[in-house]
Amino acid sequence: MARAREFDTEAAVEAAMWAFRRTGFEGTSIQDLVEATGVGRGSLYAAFGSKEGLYLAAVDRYRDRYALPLIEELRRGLPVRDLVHGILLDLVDEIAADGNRHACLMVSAAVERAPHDPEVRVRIRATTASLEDAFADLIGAQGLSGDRDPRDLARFLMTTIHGMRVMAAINPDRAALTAIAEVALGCLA
Amino acid sequence: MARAREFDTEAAVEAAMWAFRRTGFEGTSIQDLVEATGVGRGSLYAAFGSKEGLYLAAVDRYRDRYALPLIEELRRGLPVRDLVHGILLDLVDEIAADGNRHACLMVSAAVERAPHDPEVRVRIRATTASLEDAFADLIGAQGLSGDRDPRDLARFLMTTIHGMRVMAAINPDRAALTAIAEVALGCLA
DNA sequence: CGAATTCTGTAACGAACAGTCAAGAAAAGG
DNA sequence: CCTTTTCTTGACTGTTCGTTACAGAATTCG
Repeated sequence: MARAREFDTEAAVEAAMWAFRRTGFEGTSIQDLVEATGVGRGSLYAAFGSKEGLYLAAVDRYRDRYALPLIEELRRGLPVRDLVHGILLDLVDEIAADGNRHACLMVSAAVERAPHDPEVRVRIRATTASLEDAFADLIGAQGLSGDRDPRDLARFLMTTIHGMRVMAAINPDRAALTAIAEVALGCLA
Repeated sequence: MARAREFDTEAAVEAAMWAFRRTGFEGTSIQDLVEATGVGRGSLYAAFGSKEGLYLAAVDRYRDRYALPLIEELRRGLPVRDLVHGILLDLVDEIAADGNRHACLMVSAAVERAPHDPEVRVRIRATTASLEDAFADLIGAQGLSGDRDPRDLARFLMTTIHGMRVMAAINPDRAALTAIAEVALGCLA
């Protein structure tokens, strides 16, 4: 009924996500976001309301595009050890491939924004909980938890994943990260 | 030969450390630091040169006051499992005690600043490496690594510690963190 | 008691900040 | 074609940013 939006909303959010991931919420200015997305200031505010609104959209996109597919893969019910092994090594590959020094948006948001922004907190908690659930269900279903609660093992895996992101930010060393993944995997029964 | 400094430098750096830890480097303004330290703008610049200078002093203080004592404790050569168990549970206590939602300055600096500031990077790397060394030496000396390289186990422990800080930022739940610590401890032979 | 030196407090700097707004451009319905 | 509605653009708001400059206070040495 009126003029159509000229920019691709998803592409803009994707670009914003990378910008936020690289320089954090406070470290990324509106001007940075205008340049990263190629969308004008006014349009950005019309579409997302505020800097926080765009940040939340970026966090949601991270969940939809990176966390949910992982959960889907876990729901396929393949052998846990192989699955986790693959997930951790893929993580190492991703980190080592582009010499990436930046933690993922999830870790960055958890550390920088979750303590200050309830909206971010609830999103990060929900995503982490979903991943935990998927891990726990899988471990429980395959009886691989030994005498431990599958949920504790799932939380441990989440801790390892987050910890590896931090380690990568300090030093993105493929060999070291691979070895860490192997040790963690050894904790699964 | 001249007027003496009125403020306590160490106390100022300590206060700045807490401020940076709470709101990050970009999220903490000079005005915030003036209020947190009780030191005037001019004096702060005279003493530390710049915001980055004060941040580096805070990172150094974190190393001296929190990382080095930990390393000293590891050098005492007590049984590894008890030592690590104690360290992880102390960590949980610290997190749970004040319902702390903020990751330590080390994790915060690693995620937010290390990718952008070489000075921060070299400091964080050095501190992490020292802690790794201490863990590795201890594990190696007590022959507790099984068929693994003690250094890999040490890196894994650092990953767990960093990961627990992130998990705490998402949800500072004592029971969950305790369980995570127990699982990680199980990886030590 | 000066002279020299270093600190403190405040005012000010230009730049960058997040956010707003009005005017024009584009599309759809009548 | 003309109205209506939405989107785009870019100038603009007041505020806050990190940093500097400077005057005055305090301390030590001669």
